[in-house]
Formats: sequence, C-alpha cells, structure tokens
Amino acid sequence: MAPLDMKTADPELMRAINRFHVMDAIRRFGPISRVEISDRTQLSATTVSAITAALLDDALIMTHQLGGIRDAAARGRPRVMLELNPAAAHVVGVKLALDQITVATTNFSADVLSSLVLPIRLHRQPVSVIADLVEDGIRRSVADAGLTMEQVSGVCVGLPGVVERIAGVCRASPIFGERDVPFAAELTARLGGVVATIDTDVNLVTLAEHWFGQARGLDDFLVISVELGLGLGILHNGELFRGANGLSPDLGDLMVRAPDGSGAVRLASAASEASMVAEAQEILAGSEHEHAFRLGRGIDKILELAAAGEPRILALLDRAGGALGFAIANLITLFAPPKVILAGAALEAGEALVGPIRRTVTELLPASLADVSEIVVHHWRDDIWARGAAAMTLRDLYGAPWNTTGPVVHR
Amino acid sequence: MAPLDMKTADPELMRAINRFHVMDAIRRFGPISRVEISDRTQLSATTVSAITAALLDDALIMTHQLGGIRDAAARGRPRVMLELNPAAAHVVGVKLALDQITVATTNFSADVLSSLVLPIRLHRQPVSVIADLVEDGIRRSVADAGLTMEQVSGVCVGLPGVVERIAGVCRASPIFGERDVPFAAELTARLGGVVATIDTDVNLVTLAEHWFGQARGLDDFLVISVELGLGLGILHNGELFRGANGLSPDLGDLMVRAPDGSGAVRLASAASEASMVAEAQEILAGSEHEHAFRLGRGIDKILELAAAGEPRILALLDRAGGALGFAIANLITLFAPPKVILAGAALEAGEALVGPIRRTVTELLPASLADVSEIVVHHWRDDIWARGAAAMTLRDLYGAPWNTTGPVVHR
DNA sequence: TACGTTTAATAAACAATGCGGATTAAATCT
DNA sequence: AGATTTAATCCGCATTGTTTATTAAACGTA
Repeated sequence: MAPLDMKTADPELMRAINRFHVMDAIRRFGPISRVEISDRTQLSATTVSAITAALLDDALIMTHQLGGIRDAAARGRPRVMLELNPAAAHVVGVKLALDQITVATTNFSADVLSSLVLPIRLHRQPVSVIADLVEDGIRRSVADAGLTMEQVSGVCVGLPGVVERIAGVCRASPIFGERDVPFAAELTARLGGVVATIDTDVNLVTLAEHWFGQARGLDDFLVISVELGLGLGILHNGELFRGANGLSPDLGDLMVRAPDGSGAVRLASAASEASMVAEAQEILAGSEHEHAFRLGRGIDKILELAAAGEPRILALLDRAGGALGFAIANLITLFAPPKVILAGAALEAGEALVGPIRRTVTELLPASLADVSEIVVHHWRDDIWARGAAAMTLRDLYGAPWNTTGPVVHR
Repeated sequence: MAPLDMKTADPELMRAINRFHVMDAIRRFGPISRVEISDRTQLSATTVSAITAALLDDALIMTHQLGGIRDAAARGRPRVMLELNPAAAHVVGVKLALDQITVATTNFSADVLSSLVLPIRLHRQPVSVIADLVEDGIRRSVADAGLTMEQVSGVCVGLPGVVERIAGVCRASPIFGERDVPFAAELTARLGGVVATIDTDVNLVTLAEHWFGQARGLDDFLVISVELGLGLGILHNGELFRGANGLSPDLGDLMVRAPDGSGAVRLASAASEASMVAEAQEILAGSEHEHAFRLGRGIDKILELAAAGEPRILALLDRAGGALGFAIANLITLFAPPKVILAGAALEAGEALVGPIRRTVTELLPASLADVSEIVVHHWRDDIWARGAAAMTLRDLYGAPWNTTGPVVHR
C-alpha cells in the first residue's frame, strides 16, 4: 500500500476548511453579517474578517447594499451583510433521461438563467451521438443565458444508472448500450476547456433537496425517484453516500420479494414507470384503452385510470407500492434516516401508490425503527435537477476540503 | 439549527490530525523508523520528529531496542525503530451473547493478557443483574492480568442488536427484555472512574478485521456473522458505517423474500442459528435425533447431519443460504465492497451453507457488480472480539480527530 | 453641533504549527 | 583517520487562528 491516503494537515488545509465553513454559512444564511458568521461557525471575528476579505477580493461574495432591515432599537455600527456574488461563476446542469435531455444554466447562487428541454429518445444511441446532442444543448443554453463558454466554470451531467463520479465513468445505464462509458471525458473533450463531470441524476436532486428543498439542513435523508427508471439518493452524515470507489448504487438493482410471492425480482421490474406501463399495457390489451399506450405517455393513462378507480390498475399500483415499500423498509433499517422523500410522475397517483408504500414500510419495519422516518412526497419542478447540478459543481469550486471526492479532471 | 456542526480548524486540530497519522502508521507498520513514517504519511521529517518526540515523552510509543535487521549493504546512520508501548494503556473488551459472556483484558498493542468465559444464559435477565455479572467479569479479568482497575483506560462492550454507541444506549437487543437500555452509563457507574462504552458485537469484530485480520488495510468490506442472532458490520471509506444518529443497523431486521416464496420474512427468522435450530427441531421431531436438540447445542447436530448428507437438513441450509444471499446481494448493490467476510458456527457447514449463499448472490447481483465482491469465510478465534473492543477503545484514546463520533462519557 | 454610547470590523501582538535548508549524529567504507 | 552516507535534529521563516486593543460607523443626548 502506498502512502496513507488520508490527508495530512498543514496551514493551507486549515485555511481551506475554514474558508469552506464561511462560504457555507454565507450560502445557507446569506445575506449574513460577519458577526453572525463568527457566531455560527465558532471562528473568531478576526478570522472571519480575514477570510471574507479574501473572498471579497476574489469576488466570490459581495456586500448586500440594500441596507438590511435594522431593528428600530438597533444601536451601534450597523452590520454589513454579505452574500454570494451571483456573477462569480456560472455552471450548466444537464439531465439525461430515456425520453429527453434537460439543460439549464445557473449562476453562482444556483438561480436558473436559462433552460431548455430536448424531447429526444436516447435509448441505445451511440455515445458520440448523445455527447453531440448534449454539447449542442449546452452551447445553446449558455447562449440563451447571454453568456459565452469562457464564462462557464463547469458542467455537471446527471443520468440514471450506476455512475462512478470520481472516474467520470458510467458503469451501466439504460441510456447507453455500452458499459463503462467515460462520458465525462467524452464531453469535456467537446467543450474546449470547460470541465464536465457526471453523477447519478438522483444524487443531483438529493443535493438540491439538501441545499434548497425539503431537506434543507437535514443531515440524513433518502430520495427515491420513480421515473421511467428508479433512482436512489442517500444523504448520510451530511454527505452524499456512495459505495466503495464512489460507485453510486442503483435502486433498480435492489432485489425485492416478487409481488406475486414467487421469489425475487429486481425492483426496476416491479415498480418503475417503465414496468408499470408495460404491465398495464398487458392488462388492458384489447380494451378501449389499449391505443393510449402507443403515444408514449402511458403513465398518464395509468394515473387517469387510477383516478377513475379502475380496479386492475389499482391492484397494479398496490403491487408496485408493496415492492417499493419492501425496499424502503430495508433502506430505513440500514440508514435510519429521519426523512424519506418520494418523487416522480407515478407519485401523482396519490394514495393509490403512496398508501401501499406506507403500509408496507410500517408492516415490515422492526418496532425499534417504527417512528424514525417520515415519508413525504415532493413534487419537483423541472429545474430542480439543474439546481442540483449547479450545487454539485459549486461544491467542487469551494468544496469541502476534507473529502477527497473531487472528480478527476479530463482534458 | 445551532452552530455549524463540522469542526473548524485551528493549529491544535492540525496537530491532532497529524499526530493521528503518525500513531496510525506506527500501529500499522511498527516497528517503523521516522523516515519511513515520513514517507508513508507525506509529513516532513521535521514534523515527524517533533510528533514522535512528544509521543515518546508521553510514553505512548517506545524505541525498539533489539536493533532492526540491517541490510548487509546498509550505509549511514542506522534508523531508530519506533513501536507502540504496550504498557501505555490497558483496556477491557466484553462480548455479550445470549448464552455466554466473554471478557478479555488487552494492552495498548491489543495483545490479550487474560480472558475468561462465563457460560450464563442472559436471556431476559434484568439489566442490573447483567451489569453486575459483567462488572464481576471485568474485575476478575483485570486481576488475572495482574492489573488494578486504576490501570484500565477504558471498557468496551459488544452486544447484538440495535446500538446507539454515541449515546451509550442499546435500543433493542435479544439480550435485554427492555428497550432503550443505557447500558454504558449503567456499567460506568459500577466501575468507579473507568469509562465503559457499548457497540454492536459485529462492529467490534469488523474493526478487528480491519486492524489485524483478513481485511487489514482494506477500506471497504462487510462482515456478516451467523450466530444465535445475525450480525452485520460495515466498513465504508475506512470508517465503521452507522446509520443516522450513530444507530448501527441490525442484519436480522432486513427483510428477505420468504424461502418458500410466500412473501417476506425477517432475515433473523430465516437464517439465524436460532431459527435454523428451531426449524431442524421441527423437521426431526419424533426421529432418533430429536433429543440432541434439548442439549442446547443444536447447531452442532445440524452440522453433523449436514456432513452425513441428511437431505432435509441440506434443504434447510439451502433455504437459509438463499435468504442470506438475497440480503448480501442487496448489501453489495448498496455498498459495492470488494470483500464480504462470513463467520459463525453455522458456516462450519461449509459448502452446504456457503454454496447456496454464493449461488444466490451471483444469481441476484446485476451484471455491473458481478465481480466487485469476493466472499470469504473467516473462522474467528474467541479473542477477536476482545481485540476489536480494544481497537475501539484505543481509537478513542488517540482517535481520528475529524470524526465527532466519540462516545458520550457518563460519570 | 459636539460629545458619549454602542456595536461592528479591523489592526497589532502573540503562540502554535509545518516546512525547507543547514547542521549534527552515527554508522560504514576506503 | 578521514571520507561518505544516511538519519535525525536545529534554526529561521511563512502561514494560520486567537486574544486584546483600536478604529469605524451608527444613534442618543445635551
């Protein structure tokens, strides 16, 4: 074994750690004054002053001019409020799904400046074709935002499947026909100097939930997305959880009891949108509804029939919910997260799907963990992925120095 | 939310981090010279010199007098070898199982100085009775080692179930009738100044495997123990994995498909020693073997019959292996560990149990993870638990400063 | 308007740390 | 005995965070 892999400490690391804490406080609570940063971080006022001076110098933060609302009874020298400088950097977030590409450009505060959707079926396209499409989308979104590529600090691509972020390699994904696709390198090569990284789509939204969403400030929670495929994001101890080597797990690969009790099946084939649509298509073969599934949005038809109370569809959703509940119960047993966030078009079915999930989780969870987790449904706006991608890239820009999880830079 | 919870950096933390790295290098590779520490840790020779001087001053390490074996062609000033000072501290490790208490006293190098086994059925004894028994065992083991309680730096107790180490509370365990037992406090109160901590029994052995055993230097692996109950230990990114709030998960609480395909069952009721014995007893009711199960060591009878090729026992082991394989496949999907270590009396059945485990894992694992994990069986000596408890306590003594995971001290 | 009070932010002095280069220590080689 | 080689330490320097003192910028009051 080579040198011990943990980082040793020197003054530079010390500064990096404290700079991160200051940045994090400004991001989370800004506009915020130096005194309050000092309070929250437990750093001395002097240190905060020195660090903020450097950050102002680098134009990463700026003073909030529109004087803060001073308490009427305020005395003494007023606090100068500090906040992120939105113009300090711009990043592009991309989400690849089986049926579309979403691209958005954001500023340093993760505000979306421009976004676009390319409704293209990517299924089994060659990697180079997909990379070309993504490149075009990025360049167009950047132009729409009134920026040039030189002003873009980073690009982050989220996609379903098994992703090794550090290496920039997609080990397996429904998007690609091949295995072990070095998509980060592929894309970076096309962008002329702008570094692209990749991650699981759900990891992006998990980070977005942590920074902006329902789990703000919560250090442990799960995100489960039910789209064409299934996604799992885990925030554990304030950090995105990844398996060994930074390999993000794929929820669809988890095994569950078969809904009909006949053994084990992949969760993806029991509870993903794709599997539900296929099953519904089979159930309704020959009926008046059959043709609706030809149009590609079979899930909408399922929701419609569920709302109408069609019993076979309700039974289908019940089985899917049972399978999801099984997997979620096991995840709660392992991670004990206070919150589990569900999202995805299928969740629009409401109690028809969520009910069985909750019921199964309650049924299968041991008594000692009965009350640790709250299961909530969150309806995402389209841009949450982009904000997550932005957060991921911003984290790299001023990221936590104690994690060696930064991605490899391909040039 | 109060102050940001991550530690801020100051010179003291810097020194603590580097001191840890030096200690860790000495522990892992000692006897080791200062230059080699410098090489391995990437710290400058000056810094290593300063830190080792302080450690020598505190008598935590000592110079290795029996001059190292110098290469015949060696030139220059000889290296002075450094190693842990075994007498620097002593700790006591305790393991509670349903049928016995094991106690061992070790020195600073985790060598076992004395150990004893109390074959007592703890099942549903009052907490105070168990604490009394443990106290007696500890005092006797310490005396056997020729030490006084004043010389003991810490006590660590491992037990099955759901344990919240930081709080020192056992949330649920087959050992205790009650829930939420503050056993660390209970025991510390009896030991007059010596601090006791608790943890999952498997976590202790996981740390022992990491420090001394088959997984030395491996940063990611799983440990699965099949005893009367089931245990799961996870080393992830070089750290013991715990759920939110430091809650260690219980393998027995994981749900698996029922072996007969009729739904879901707790793994504990499908593959633990207890469940296998109960099932075997039922299968063999009325046969010549029935009375063997009255003697308490039913697992031995199972192994004997498996070796003899008794088909119903082989089928039983096959079902249990299938259930374990199901759970292990899901764990591999989540954690992607390069190694999975199995242990426990039931594993003596050899291929009759391990075969089905391997087969099921191979069958259920997705192709992208087919080759990441090696499954091995490790036969533990009785003292491995004690060494793990020692390692756990030593880690607290000179522990990783960046983890806020130290246990609460009750007095 | 002048001056005191209050609070925020910075400056100066100090202590701890790690590092690079020079120096000393301890062995072998010639 | 002196040169050579390698290990370990000493010295001076740069960086950092903290404490204490000082300045800055507001308001209140006479």
